[in-house]
Amino acid sequence: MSDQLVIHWFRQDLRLTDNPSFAAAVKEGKVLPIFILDDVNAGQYAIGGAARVWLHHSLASLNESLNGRLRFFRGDAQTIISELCRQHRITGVYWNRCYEPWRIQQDNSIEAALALVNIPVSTCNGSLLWEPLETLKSDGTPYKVFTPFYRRGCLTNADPVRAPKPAPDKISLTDGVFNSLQQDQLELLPIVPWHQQLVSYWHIGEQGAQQTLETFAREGVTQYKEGRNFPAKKSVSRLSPYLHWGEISPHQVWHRIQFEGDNENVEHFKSELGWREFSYSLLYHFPELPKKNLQSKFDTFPWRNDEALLKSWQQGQTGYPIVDAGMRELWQTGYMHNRVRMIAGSFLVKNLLLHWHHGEQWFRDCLVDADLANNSASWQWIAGCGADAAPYFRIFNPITQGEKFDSSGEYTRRYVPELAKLPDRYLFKPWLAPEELLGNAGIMLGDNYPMPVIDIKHSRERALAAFKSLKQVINKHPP
DNA sequence: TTTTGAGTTGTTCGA
DNA sequence: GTCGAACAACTCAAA
Repeated sequence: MSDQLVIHWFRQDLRLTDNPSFAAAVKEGKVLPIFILDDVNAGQYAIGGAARVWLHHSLASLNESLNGRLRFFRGDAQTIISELCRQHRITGVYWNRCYEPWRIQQDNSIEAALALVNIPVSTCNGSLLWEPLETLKSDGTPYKVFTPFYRRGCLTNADPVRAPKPAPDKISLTDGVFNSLQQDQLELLPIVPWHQQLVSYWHIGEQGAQQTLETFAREGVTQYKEGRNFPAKKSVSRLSPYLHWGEISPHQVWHRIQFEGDNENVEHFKSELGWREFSYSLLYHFPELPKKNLQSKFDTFPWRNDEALLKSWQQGQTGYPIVDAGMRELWQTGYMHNRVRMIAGSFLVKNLLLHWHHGEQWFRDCLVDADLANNSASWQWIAGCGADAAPYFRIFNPITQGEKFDSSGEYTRRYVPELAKLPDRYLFKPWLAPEELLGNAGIMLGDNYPMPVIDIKHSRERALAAFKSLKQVINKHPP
C-alpha cells in the first residue's frame, strides 16, 4: 500500500474534514493533492472576480493545512491529469463530484480517458445532502416544486443526512516534484487591489467556516425564522461562500444546527439548505437553467434594453435607498443579505424590466458565494420564469420593503452614508422629503444622491401589463 | 385517466 | 391603524 501514489483533485471541496474523496484517497496510500484552474473549459462560466479573490485565500488556507503540499496547475484539466499520470506512477484519481454541466461533461471525459490507461477513477458526493438522482418522483422525473421536493423527495423518501466525519488522522502526502505552479501564478487576485477591503469582511478557509457555523448555531439560529428578514440583524448564517467552495460540507452544517434542537427556527434553516439542494437538482436535470427560461412562455416577455438603467442598478445609484444599499453591500463585501437580494432582484426585472440575465451575470461576477445552481435558479425565481416561481403580482415595493425590514435604517445608512442624517420617515423616499430637511441632512438630490431612476407606481403597472401581454401570447398559441 | 388541492419571501384598496 | 380580499391562470404532485 505504501508505494501507491494517488491523486486527490480538489475542486469545490476545499477542506480536510468530512471530505469523502480525500479520506478515500488517504486510505489508499500516499496522496498527491492538486488544484487546477481551468478557465478554458469553464468558458463563459469561468469564476467571477469576487469569487476568485475568495478562492485565492481559500487555497492558501488549504495549502497551509496540507503543509504546503498542494500542487497548483492551470489549463485544461484533462491534459494536466493525463500528463501527471503518464509521467508518474499514479494508481488512482479521486475527486468529489461537481454538478455544473461543463464539469459533468469534463469529468466523464477524463474518466473515460483514464480508463483507457487502466487508471481507476473514484468519485464521491462531497457537497450535497441528496444527489439529484436520489430525489426523483415515483415516476422517475425530477420535482419542479420545492415543497414536495423537500418534504417527500428529500426528507421522507431519501436516506437521512449522513453524519459528518473528522479529517483523516494519518495523512501521507507526497513530497515529489511535479512541474506545478506557485499559487501566485494562478493570478487569482486582481491587478488593481480592490480586493483588500472585501477580504476584511471575512475569515476565509476551513477554520473560518467552522467558526462561522459555530457562531450562527449559538447565536444566530435562535431567531432565524423571523430574524432572517432583517438585514441589519445578525440572524443569517453567511455560510454561503463557505458552502460554495466546500470549506464546509452541508452535512456538517445540518448536523450542527440540528444539535440545537427541534424547533421552527432550526427547521426553517434546514429548509434553506433544502433550497440549495433544489437548485442543484434543477441545474442537473435542466442544464440550460443558467440561460433558458424554465417556463418557455417567458421567451416572449417584453424585456427592455437600457444600458444606463442597468448601470445605475449595478452601481447602487437608482435613487431607491434600500436597493442602492444592497447593490453597494455586494460591491463592498462580495455578499448581499437575502432579503435585499430579493428586493434588488425584483427591482431589476420588474421595475426596470431588464432581463434577469443581466442580474445573474452581475451577481456571478460580484458575489463571493457565486454559485451557478443557486444563482440561476434564484434569478429565474424572482423573474417569475423559474420553477415554483413568484406569482406575477408579487412585485416588491422598495419603499415599503425598506420601511418594513430596515425600519431603523441601520442597514441602509451603513451602505448609503450620504443619507445617514435623513430622518427615518423619509429614508426610503428622499425625493418626498421637504427641502429644508434635505438641506439639513446635507443631501442634494441629483447631485450627491440620485433622483429615482424610475417611478415606482408607473413601473409596477407596466410590469403587470407586461405579464398580461404574456398571457395573450399564450392564448394565441393554444397547445 | 381524471380530479383535486396547492404553490417561500407581496401590494393595494376599501371597509 | 388594521384586516381581508383581490390580484390569473397554470402547472405540478399525488391520490
